[in-house]
Formats: sequence, C-alpha cells, structure tokens
Amino acid sequence: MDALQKPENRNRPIDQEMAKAEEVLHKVFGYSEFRNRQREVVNALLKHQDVFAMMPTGGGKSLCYQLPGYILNGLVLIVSPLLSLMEDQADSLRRLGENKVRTLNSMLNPEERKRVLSQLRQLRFLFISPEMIRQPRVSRALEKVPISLFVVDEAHCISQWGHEFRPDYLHLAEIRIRLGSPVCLALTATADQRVKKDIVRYLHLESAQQFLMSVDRPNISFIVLEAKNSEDKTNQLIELLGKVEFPGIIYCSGREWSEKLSKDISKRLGFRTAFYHGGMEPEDRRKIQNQFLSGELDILCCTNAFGMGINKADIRVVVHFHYPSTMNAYLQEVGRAARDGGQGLAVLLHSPADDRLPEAFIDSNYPSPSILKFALNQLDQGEYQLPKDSERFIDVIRIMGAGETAARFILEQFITKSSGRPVALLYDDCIRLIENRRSVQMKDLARMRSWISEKGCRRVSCLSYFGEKLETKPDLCCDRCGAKIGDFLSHQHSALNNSGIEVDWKKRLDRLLACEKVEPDS
DNA sequence: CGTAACATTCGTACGAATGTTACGGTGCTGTACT
Repeated sequence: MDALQKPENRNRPIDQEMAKAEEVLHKVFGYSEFRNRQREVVNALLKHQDVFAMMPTGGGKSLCYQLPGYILNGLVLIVSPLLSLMEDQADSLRRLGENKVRTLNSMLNPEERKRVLSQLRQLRFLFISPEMIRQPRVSRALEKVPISLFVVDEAHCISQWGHEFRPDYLHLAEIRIRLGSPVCLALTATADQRVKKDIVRYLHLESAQQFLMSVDRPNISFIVLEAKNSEDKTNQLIELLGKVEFPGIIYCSGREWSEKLSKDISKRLGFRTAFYHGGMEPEDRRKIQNQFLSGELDILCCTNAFGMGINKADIRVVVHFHYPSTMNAYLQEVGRAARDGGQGLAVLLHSPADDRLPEAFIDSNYPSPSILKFALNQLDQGEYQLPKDSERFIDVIRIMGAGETAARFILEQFITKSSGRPVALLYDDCIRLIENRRSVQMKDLARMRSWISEKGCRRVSCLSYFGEKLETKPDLCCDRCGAKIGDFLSHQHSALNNSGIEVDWKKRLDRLLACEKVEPDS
C-alpha cells in the first residue's frame, strides 16, 4: 500500500478510498490484486480527476470503470461503439451479480426505452451509443441525474470514425458539458499521436491524467511478403497457412474477398474456416464470432468489421491480405494476436495492385463538389424538413452517386453549421474541411505505405510513429531483422509425414466435418 | 487496380466479341412499410 500518500481529498481521505477499492476488488470482482495500472487509474478517478488510459485489450480496462461504480455516488455512463459490445459488457456485469445495469439502444422498443430513462436514478451502470446520447430526449433525461463517471470505451473511434463515418463521436464533449462535466475516463488499446490528440481535443481531456502503456508487443513478429498479384498472394497465403500455427485471422478489404478466401483455404487445406463481414445478418455474425472464440474454427477471413472488443488469447497469426489505411488500424488488428504471451506472427501480403484501394475508400467518404453544391442548395431551400426527411435526403444524394457516408457528411455539416449563414459560405467551409481531412488521411496512408516498404527494423519504425522508443529487441523481431516464416513452423505439422499427408486422421476428419457444417455448399 | 455487369458493335442480323462504367469498408438510428 502507498502508506506515504497524502490525503488529497478533504472529505474522503484517499487511502480510505483505496482501502475501499481493494475491498470491492476482492468482494465484488474476486481478484486479489490490481493488474497493470488499474490501481493508478482507479485512484485518479476516485480523486475526481479525468483519465486517459491506453491499455492492451485483455489488460483489464473494464475494471477501471466498473470498480469506481461501487464507490462513487451516481450513474456510470459508458459510451460504447457497438450494440454487441454493450450487451456483452452489461452481461459480464450481470454475471458478477449486478442488477443495476442497463443498455439504452435501438434493440429496445419505445416502452423499454422510456422505462430505462425513468429508472436512471436507480441504476449503477448505463451503456449507450454516441448516437443515442446525442438525442435531445435522452440527454435531457440524463441531465437530471447525477453522473459519477463519463466513460468512453474504445475511444480511438472518436478519431477513427468521428470525422466522417459516425459524426456523433465528435459531439461527446458538448454532451459531457451538458451533463455537468462529470469526471471522464477515455479507454483504448491503440492510439497513435494523432488519435491521442483527437481524443484529448474532442473529450476536453487537456488536464487529464494519462496512463499510456506501450503498444509494443514483443511476442509478435512482423513479416511483409511481396507478391505479383492477387493470385500470387492467394498462393503465398495458402502456403503460409499450411506451415504456421492457428487459430488465425485473415483481414481483407472486401466482403467478397473474405468469402472467397474462406472457401479457398477450406478447400485447399481442409481447415475449419468461416468468413465475417458487415453485410451479414447480426445472428450469423454472432454465431461465427462465438465459433471462433470457442476454438471451433482454425481461420477466420474477415473485413475490418471483425475484432473490436474481441478477446481471444491464443490467436497465433494475423494476416493482412489487404493493408488498412492507417498504422493505428494496422496495429489494432495485429494486436489481436498472441495475447496469451506465446509467440505471435503478423504477416502482411502486399502486391502493387492493392495500392489504389485505400485511396478509393478515403475518397468515398466525401461528396464531389457538384453533389455537395446541389445538396446544400436543396437543404438551404427547405426541400427537406429535418430531421423528418433526412433518410429521404440521404437516398436522393446516394442515387446521384455519393456513398452513404458522403451523403451523411453533407447532412451533418448542414445541421451543425448552417444556422443563419449564406449557403455559399457553408459550401466553402465544407470544401476546405474535405481538403483538410483528405490530406490528414492521405498522410496516415502514406505512413502505412512507407512502413510496408521500410528497409530498417519494422518494430522501431512502428514504435516511433506511436511516439515510443524500442527498449529491447526480441529475438524474432521482424523480417528486416532476419525473422522468416520458417521460424514459426507449427508443432501441429510435425504430425505430417514426408509426403505431406497428415497422419492424424481423426483430427483431419473432424476438421473436414466441421467445414461441411460451416459451408454446406462447398 | 481488378472485376463484374451492362452496353455497344459487328455480322454469323441474333449470338459472340469488344467497349464502358461502377464498385470496393467500418454502424448507429427512426420510421414507414409489409
């Protein structure tokens, strides 16, 4: 214990608070001691200080807001990006015996929502989306209730999604002020310099205590493989997967690719595979996710839809069949490997043809100048009653050729910036904003690309981007430091005889049968 | 960039060959319809 610590809070001596925290840690959570920097985070929150914490997934982030919920007076409000994540987190609290926990989202019918809003004073934890919390009816109800802690889980979403994809993320600071500026806790596993800056800026965390653990994962090795085209990449992938340990995740940039690779791997290697992307039904996504988590799948082929909130300790390999457009996203995805402390492998397959796709994604976030001009004029002339007609507006703009994100971007700009200003000025603002944002995203993309063609140590280069220095280099660091696929040969393949045919027929049969179940048509 | 779906062109005047264009990723929400 910190016996020398000064009692900094007059009403509640801090050591007494922390003694209480220890007690809750044992009695409610059943842990004998704090892990990582949980103690410091909890201590700061109990002293009513804002906290920005960066900890690896599985490092015990949830406890940082759960525990203070049992000591502070008032509601712990947790802003969470995904419905499934909210439900999972609420369930895990219920499993601890907590019944004063609710979620507030579109899965509830109107009566259930009303009931939750009328019960706020009796609750300890409320999970909510950034979109829901921004609704006037909801924020008005929350204003009337004492909020002990304003938690933003997966806070990198502010930077990664807030500017274009989910603009409500950029309005959390306003909401926080409206709720009486409660103590704020921002949590994430991965934040590069720019993401950190955005989190601080858009949550008003300038004076927050920062507990930032290193993003370095010494037990994950980095390898980049060059390929001529996608056929070459597929072959290299199959060859690779035939050698290394699983389970593994293959990230690709298209839904169709995830399905195709899943079928190819299953056909050519007999592995238990499945695919996962945003175009699937929620039940199917849940089913596949559970199968992967419980070890019923060897390989999961997916888009970037998969992974947030996923905590599977024994993932051995993460392959990027296409590369993401930021180092932050890359490290986030790679960081899902080897949480158990065993050896992990991150392989990026690169072919020249891949280089256009990320730019196409960036561009699809914004409308063309002509569509922007047309849309703003329509809105300005009152062609649409907002918010009633917003979906009709989105549809019209999409038919003109803009993506949904681009269409919503226009609407968001109009709603937040138009009041009483000439539409021409708003147009100029939008053009300037688009240029700025595009250049920021292109810089991130350029950084990602330069990492791929990096001649020096990939770990050193990656860490420097996150503002860190490499302390000690692991033996199997990266391809530039001499690591090769051959260093990661699976023990499971010692069961292969010289002809390459697996001897363990029972295992092989199990796998083939499982494939039938996952993909009945192949 | 690569692919697929559609359009145009050629001559085998209705099916094959070639040309053009659109698309690619992440999720919340409310409301009106079946």
